[in-house]
Amino acid sequence: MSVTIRDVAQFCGVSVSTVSRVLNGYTDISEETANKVFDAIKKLDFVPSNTARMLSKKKTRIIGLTIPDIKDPFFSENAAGAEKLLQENGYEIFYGNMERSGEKLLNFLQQARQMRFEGLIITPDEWNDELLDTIHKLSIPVVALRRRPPQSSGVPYVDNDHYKGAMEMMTYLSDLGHTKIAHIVLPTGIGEIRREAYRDFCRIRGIPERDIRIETPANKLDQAKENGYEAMKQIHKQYPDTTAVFAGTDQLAIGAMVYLREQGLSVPGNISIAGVNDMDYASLPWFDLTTMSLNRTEMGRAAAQMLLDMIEKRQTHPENLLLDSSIIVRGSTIKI
Amino acid sequence: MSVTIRDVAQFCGVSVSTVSRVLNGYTDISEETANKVFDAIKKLDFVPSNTARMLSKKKTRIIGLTIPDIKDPFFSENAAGAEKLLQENGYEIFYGNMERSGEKLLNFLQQARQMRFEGLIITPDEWNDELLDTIHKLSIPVVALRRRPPQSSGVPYVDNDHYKGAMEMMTYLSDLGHTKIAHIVLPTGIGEIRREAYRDFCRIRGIPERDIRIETPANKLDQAKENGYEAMKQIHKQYPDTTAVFAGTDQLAIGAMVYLREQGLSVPGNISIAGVNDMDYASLPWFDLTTMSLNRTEMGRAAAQMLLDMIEKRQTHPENLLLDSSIIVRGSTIKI
DNA sequence: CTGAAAGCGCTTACAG
DNA sequence: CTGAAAGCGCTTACAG
Repeated sequence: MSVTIRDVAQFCGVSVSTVSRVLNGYTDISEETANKVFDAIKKLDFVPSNTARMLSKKKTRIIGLTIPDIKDPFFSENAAGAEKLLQENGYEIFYGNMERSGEKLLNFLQQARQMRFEGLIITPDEWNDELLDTIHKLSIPVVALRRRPPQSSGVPYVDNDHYKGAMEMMTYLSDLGHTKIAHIVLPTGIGEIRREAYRDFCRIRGIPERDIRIETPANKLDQAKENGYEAMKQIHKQYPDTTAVFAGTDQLAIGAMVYLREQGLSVPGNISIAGVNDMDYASLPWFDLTTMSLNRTEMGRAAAQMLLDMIEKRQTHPENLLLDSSIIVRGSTIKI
Repeated sequence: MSVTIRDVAQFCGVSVSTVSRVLNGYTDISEETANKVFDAIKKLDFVPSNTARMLSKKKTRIIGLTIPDIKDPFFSENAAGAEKLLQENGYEIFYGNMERSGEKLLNFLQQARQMRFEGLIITPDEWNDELLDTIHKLSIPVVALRRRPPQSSGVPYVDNDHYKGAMEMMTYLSDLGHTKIAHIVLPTGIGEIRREAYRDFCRIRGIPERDIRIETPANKLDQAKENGYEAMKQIHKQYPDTTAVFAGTDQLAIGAMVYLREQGLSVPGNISIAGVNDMDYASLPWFDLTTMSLNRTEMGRAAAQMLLDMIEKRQTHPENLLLDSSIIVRGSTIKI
């Protein structure tokens, strides 16, 4: 069907090895031969088969990158950061859409073996034994991104320092003079870390703890909106003197705002609200939401760098990385 | 390094061909042998190399799918629809992030050749000769998704029927009693189609044409917001008696709302606004935006189906497909 | 500077 | 029901 290296060789009367050498940029080749070969490649419109090359080189230069949920608005930034660095280093990325399913992840890992990926960046929602087992069997470098595997697993990770970030946000609110600060918990592992920071902060400062957790997993805006709404309602009922709310995400914050709007309460007039994520709509004048930026592109890049170190420098146990976030102050929070 | 089919064969004392046969589910194999082989596979933890298999089969079962912009919130739905159908049919998807760059697309097509993809679903922002040329050289089935290639190219496409959709929206607004309807043009090919429908509608009904086009390409909310804002300002200045605005997208509609809010004008009290896309935030009570749903998952699926027909049924010239959209009526539009 | 040969890990007619 | 052999399209020591 398509043109092979043998066709090129025959066309210019040299051996297949010679063509292969010019293809791979070897320098010990007479200019004349090289030019003949290049011409032939052009004329025959020859494109070498990666499949064949992979097989003989026993290298695929493919990295698998897991997408937790293809609708996740953050994965894109992570991916962009990772992709850039990886491509600069000659690797291609094979994306796998997990749709929040552990089974799909297992399938992807299986695929990674079949396709002989050389490394993996994954973002699993849960770390069970089967997953960890499969990862070990893979025997290729794996880095966790935005998730923290159990210490014992030996899988290194890159994540934001959610604890520190939450502490900073609480400090910011507290510095504004707020002492009755409620917290809407994001019902995920990350959310739990933020809640811990929240609680620690309250204890240290001796201010009351008012954290509300609504159970539904809430990734999409409409679900999170409901959760934020319900949480805000509870806060309003149970702790009517609350002056500030630290919501686990912008989505939850917006949900809370929906409730307050319904009640005729103003933000920040009656209550200050802060979120996390810096969603694109957070800056709209209706919300003007104080929030945190998570530097996701940088995270993706850092994960890719870690993986490259593991692959190329054979560094088997790189240190986990926790990146800083930064507060973005807008109008939804004011001094009390 | 890793265990090969030869190891498995030796382990159970049969030939490589036999192992290969059980691997491929041939039935003319004694149960005993088959079981021996399966056991060995388990014990040795053997996973066949896809690379080798691809090479000998001369089939990769890989479909390339282009992501126009990894931050594009729609691609995800398209992709989800395509991925599902393709995987059901035994194909894997290789995603390529184009970042709105024509050069990257060309690179991806090159990669597609090297990797011997068997089909391609692409969403290019522009159809130039170089692109079309490259596509033809590829000599594998290609389907355009959400973009319409020139007739002469012979590349079939799947898209929404933007013309019809815009007509329906205009009809809806008109049926509400509006006769002074402005249009904010989305500055892309799709936007031009909507504008055409808008103009045709105005002419047919004999109502004035008031379309405003702001040049900046506006994919992200913050850019589109600016554009919508500016366009609304112009509309307000030039056509102060306008009672309804049909914005080319929800993002533009929100931008328009920002302007109106600034001017102390109410939606829909002073002016009705409709968008297109049904973004997740369109339903928030601050906007409560009437809009159109574009059935993107279905589109992705349809594109995949078309591609499968081309690959497997050797149908070289499938008919282009235009899918319907549906209006979602909310509170931002009212009778006049 | 170049070629012949073996090999990468599979699949698949071809025999038996 | 099973094996030996050739082939997929490259790469890479090994000679010369």
